[in-house]
Amino acid sequence: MVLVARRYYVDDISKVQIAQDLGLSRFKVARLLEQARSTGVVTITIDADGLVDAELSARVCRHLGLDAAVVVEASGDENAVRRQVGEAAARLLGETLHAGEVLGLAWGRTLTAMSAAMPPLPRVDVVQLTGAIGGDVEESPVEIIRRVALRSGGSARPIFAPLVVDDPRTAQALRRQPDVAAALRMFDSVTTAVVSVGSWDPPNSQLLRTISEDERAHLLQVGVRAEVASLLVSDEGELVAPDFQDRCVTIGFEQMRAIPRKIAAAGGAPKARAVAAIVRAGLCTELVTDRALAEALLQLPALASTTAS
Amino acid sequence: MVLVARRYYVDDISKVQIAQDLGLSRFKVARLLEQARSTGVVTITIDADGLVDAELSARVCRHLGLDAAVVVEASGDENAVRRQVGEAAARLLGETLHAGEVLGLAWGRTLTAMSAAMPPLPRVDVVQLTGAIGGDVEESPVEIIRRVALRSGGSARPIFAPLVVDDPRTAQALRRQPDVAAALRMFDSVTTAVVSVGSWDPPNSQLLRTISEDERAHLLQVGVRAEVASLLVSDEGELVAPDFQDRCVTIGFEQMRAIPRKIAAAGGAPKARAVAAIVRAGLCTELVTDRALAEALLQLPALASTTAS
DNA sequence: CAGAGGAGCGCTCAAATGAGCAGACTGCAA
DNA sequence: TTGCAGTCTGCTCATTTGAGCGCTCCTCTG
Repeated sequence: MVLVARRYYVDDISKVQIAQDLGLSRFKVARLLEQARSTGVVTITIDADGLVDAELSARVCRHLGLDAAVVVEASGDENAVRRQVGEAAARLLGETLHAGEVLGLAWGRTLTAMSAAMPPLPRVDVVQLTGAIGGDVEESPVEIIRRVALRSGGSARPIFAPLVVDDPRTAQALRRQPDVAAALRMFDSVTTAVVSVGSWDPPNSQLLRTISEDERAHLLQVGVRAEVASLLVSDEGELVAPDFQDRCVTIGFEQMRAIPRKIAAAGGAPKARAVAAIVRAGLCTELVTDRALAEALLQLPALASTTAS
Repeated sequence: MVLVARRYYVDDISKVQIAQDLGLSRFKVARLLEQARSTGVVTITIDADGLVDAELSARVCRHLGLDAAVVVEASGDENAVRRQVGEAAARLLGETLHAGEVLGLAWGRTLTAMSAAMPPLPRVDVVQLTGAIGGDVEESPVEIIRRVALRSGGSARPIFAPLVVDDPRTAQALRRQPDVAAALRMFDSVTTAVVSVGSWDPPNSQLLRTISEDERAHLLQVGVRAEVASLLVSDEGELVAPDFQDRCVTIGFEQMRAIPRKIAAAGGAPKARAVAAIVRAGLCTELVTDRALAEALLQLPALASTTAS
């Protein structure tokens, strides 16, 4: 039975042929195969993960008024979803990036996944869009930059400074550091940025871990819905809490808006409002996401006239 | 593509039908399915584990001159093999045991696996063939007895005494304990025994852990190859180190030989010589094993004239 | 702009396959 | 032994499927 199953399903030999080879009737072979499937000896699994749903992608793209959208299937826990979305973003970069571009990268677990799955890229320079955060070296923004630059063969411009500091003066001093300043100067020439999206309500942002309970409550009250490269944005798509920005080593709001191509990578339905907010804010022109988030987005009011395009 | 794959492989709908339903040509459907298989969206796995190889079983049976043999496929690590062999032994008992029999059980990780997979049995009484051993309660002989008796609805006769003690007197005293003595008296009426096989060379026996380095070396020198229910047997199939038996609370050699049906459950090629030894010793009339051990056994000289039967 | 090259599509025809059926065999009881 | 029920086997016939071919459309290049 196993032999027959192997020949039929693995070697793709016809039942007639197998029957001849083994001296059985083709009916016997057919029945053995039926039995093999019904007893679980042969299992057929359909795994859609990582596949792009072109139709859904197009709908999300229209709904949010984006330049492009990629919606992939992803099942499993948060980590599995992040990995799928990250891989899709990596593929997207590999297919669309041109040599000579300047690639700006933020940070986040989705982008870590992306950097891990990055295919060889055309020669581009890579610059870190924010200061560093988080304890784990493997997940730091610097590591993301490093890995992507490795794949592209271009230069890597990391920022060895914390993302958030306690007071504006320290931040300003950091920005004047030669290495940091060099990175900041590159921001105006960034042609493509990839960012992940932090949601503040519901709370799902790595940034939240570095902020005190009091400040968090305050910021929420001011209307922070989403965060991209530590830029805090309200539902209306406006930058809120500019004083918080002053304490960050990061790209500026208008500077970010000016980047021609801004790819957001995010998965999971809870981030829907956050994604809508950053699109409205003009901080995202393309989206890489999973089915769950895509469908949640379609439930929200459209951000562009659906008649367009 | 996923939709098509699901309909075809899961719902067993013909390509023609799918094509009609979705408004595609049947060729398009066929190509989508090809693509689905080549891209890994559809995976077909063949898992032979647990299946009986009747032909190999018959050969082993003849080769060793047994009454019966069951050879199952088993892949994976030692634990997976033990589980498969244990399940096969459990199935065998379920199919062949008659109501009113007395079932004697030894101990071992394979038998623990067997007890865990035991199907409902005809009403039989279960008796422990050896004293208890090992620290883990879940793996103790008493637990094996308990679970099997639970499945059969008959009585369980455990032996609450250590398998090996330091001197013959203690062993003798233990054997006189009323509860222990009651179990020992049942040995003569055991109709079916199930044992696992310990190998001493190569060393692979749980019993070895309870024995001092010195004693182990001594016993190996005397020619111990295998162990069944703490009966030590040489390659020639003879009981060795009878003084060791005196220190054990266990069934006797001749008593064991007298049991009409003795099923050994063991897996893994390294135990081949041990199994051959206990068959030669007349301590095993049926064998449940995996392909690896079966094939290793066939490499050894035959124990019965192959012309017989 | 013309033409080469390649990918995708659907057709024909022959081969492969499944459904249903009738005969053969086995086990069991009378 | 006979008869019965259940299972297994291989048949016929209609349907499904795959191989190979030519067509069309698209893209790239000179």
